[in-house]
Amino acid sequence: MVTTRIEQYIEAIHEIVKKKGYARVKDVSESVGVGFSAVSEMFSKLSEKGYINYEKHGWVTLTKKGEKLATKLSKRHKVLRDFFIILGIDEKVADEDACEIEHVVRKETMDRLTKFVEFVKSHEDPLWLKRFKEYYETGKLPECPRTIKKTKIQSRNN
Amino acid sequence: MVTTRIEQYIEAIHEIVKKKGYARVKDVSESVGVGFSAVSEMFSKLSEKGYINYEKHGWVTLTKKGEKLATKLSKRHKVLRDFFIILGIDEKVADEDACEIEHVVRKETMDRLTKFVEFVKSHEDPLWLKRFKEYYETGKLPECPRTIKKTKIQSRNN
DNA sequence: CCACCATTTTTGGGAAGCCAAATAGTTTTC
DNA sequence: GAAAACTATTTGGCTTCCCAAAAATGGTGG
Repeated sequence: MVTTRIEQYIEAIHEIVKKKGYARVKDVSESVGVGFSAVSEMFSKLSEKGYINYEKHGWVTLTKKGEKLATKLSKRHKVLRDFFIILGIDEKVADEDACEIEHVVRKETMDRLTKFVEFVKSHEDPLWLKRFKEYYETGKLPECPRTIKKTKIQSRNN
Repeated sequence: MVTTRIEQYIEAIHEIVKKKGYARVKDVSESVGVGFSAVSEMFSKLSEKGYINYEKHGWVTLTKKGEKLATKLSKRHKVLRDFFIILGIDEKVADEDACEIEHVVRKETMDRLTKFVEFVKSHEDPLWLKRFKEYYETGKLPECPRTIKKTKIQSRNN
């Protein structure tokens, strides 16, 4: 079973290795926010499950299997984060929520969301999104341009 | 601490009470997918925490506090589900994902998402959404109507 | 009214994670 | 090259949630 917790450790290791070339108990302890003993135990478990290269007192790196999982999570994180930012959510909150959701969301949903983010990003500053943000701020629904006349829009704006 | 598990039990009780007027160990056991003993223990805990009205061997209902939590979760569930369905995700998957995400997502994110769903629903069949679905199916980005001429759109469609 | 059956609770024990303290292994310093 | 300082592992024990089996409860038919 790949628990959320296992995924969180894998992500932490991935980030640390990206920066330093290897991860150690102390690094992961700080990153995940648990004590050394918890990390040490988890290293044994992750090693048994084939996610990390680990020998006692040694430097830790991800195996191919660990790398694959880390890459998947990283992609999910980015898409979720980008999506939330598109909606206008604060970056910090977007990040935190992405961090949680990436572990529970189904592949099918991620596929849609990925395409959605691509779609939105391919148009710079879409009108409908501007309208949504206006709605979010003011609570007022801008009328749909397809159902109203130009003069009406202008009179509303003046 | 309100764990995900506690929330899942509360939701199950809420649904059952809505149908039968009260919930019993057996009902919740089936709904949550755990044995009787787990439910019985959880009933004690939920009662201690003030979420349910419970006496041994009796009918269970939610307290005001439990009701409030259940209502929050139910609203979140609906918004998440609706949002996923808007994106074109299968109803069953939308439901499953909503079930997971509702326990971990932050209030701020839910507020945005709620408004977003309202926004989309207030326009029937928005053009941009039709374009997204086209993009999802075909992988082709329809050009933005603001940057191209009408004749160009027509010629593309013929 | 009482025995039976369904339901619920209790009991004993397990897995996953965590911590603090004790121990052990490295590295650095002098 | 040994003591000191740092880092990692082990150990014992905790919490939350679970299960299976045993014990208790309560409603119902005879």
